[in-house]
Amino acid sequence: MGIFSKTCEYAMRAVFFIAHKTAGGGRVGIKEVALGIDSPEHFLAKILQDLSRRGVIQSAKGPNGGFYVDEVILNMPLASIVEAVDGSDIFTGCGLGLEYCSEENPCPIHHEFKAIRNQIQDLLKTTKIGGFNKELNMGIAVLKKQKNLPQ
Amino acid sequence: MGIFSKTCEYAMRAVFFIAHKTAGGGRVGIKEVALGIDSPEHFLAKILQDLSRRGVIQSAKGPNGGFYVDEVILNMPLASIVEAVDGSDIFTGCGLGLEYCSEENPCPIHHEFKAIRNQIQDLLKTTKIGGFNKELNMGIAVLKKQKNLPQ
DNA sequence: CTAATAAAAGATGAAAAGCTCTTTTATTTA
DNA sequence: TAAATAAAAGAGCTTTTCATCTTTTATTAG
Repeated sequence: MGIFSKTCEYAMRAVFFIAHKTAGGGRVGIKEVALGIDSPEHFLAKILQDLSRRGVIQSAKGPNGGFYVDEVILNMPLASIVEAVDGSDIFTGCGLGLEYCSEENPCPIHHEFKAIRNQIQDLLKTTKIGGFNKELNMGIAVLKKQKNLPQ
Repeated sequence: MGIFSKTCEYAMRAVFFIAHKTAGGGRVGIKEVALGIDSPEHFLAKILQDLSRRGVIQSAKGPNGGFYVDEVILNMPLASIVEAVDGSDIFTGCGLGLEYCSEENPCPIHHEFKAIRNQIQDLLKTTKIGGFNKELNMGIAVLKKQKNLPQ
């Protein structure tokens, strides 16, 4: 796996997709999201239910229902998604997995690793969920596994 | 989990420990390594067997046997351990898990994420396996989960 | 108020990661 | 050459992650 869990990767791509589709109003259904980010529908449904419970996206049942975001969510940082799915270990954890690694009690790569952690934190906290809508509209950013998949 | 798999965290700590103990000659047994880095012995044995097969550490059977490293290994980069255990995804993978993410076909966080990946790569390629022996000897760096565990 | 819609919830299953225990093989030294 | 030592290999178990399918609940439009 990469830096984030697969579940978290799906979550980020889905939230970007939902933000992109519903920033101007409306809702988008799970089928369309799954198709739009090229992910397994039922698995993604579970992830989105969880994100909805945690307030990272919004949802409505019934006809015309679906997932959507409001202005508040558009301005939330990417970190909200990552924390909801993977927890905050990525912001605070030791590179060698030592629970008690700290400034006073550092692991060998503590200081170098802290710099990396901080950079990740910076990316996740300063980037807003709604920050990619322009690129996505213009088609110069992509959310699917492969380029030029149908739909 | 963190940036690296748990297996990889054990591997790095174990190799640091072995490097520290055997840089001046001699071998160190699996029991001592497991105790020294506070890890499950039998599981660590599997990891070290694999690292040995891949040339990241050396081993000898029988009395006075154990794991050890030579000068060549002491000068190998941390990246050798990470690649042997987790593969090279961490150096090249997309932040959102997209297989075809690239400069021409970027995911939304492609450029920011590339900077992070490069910093990780820089840490892992410029840091040498034997680079922590002084700190470890002086006791100002630590490899155990908790401070002040016996042995 | 009923039928259709769409998310929520529940139950279950497959695969990978993490971990343990036992047996075998190689080496050494006495 | 026999006994002791220590890694290597094999088999199997547990937990977590990833994934699917089915049923239920809420909402809305007609």
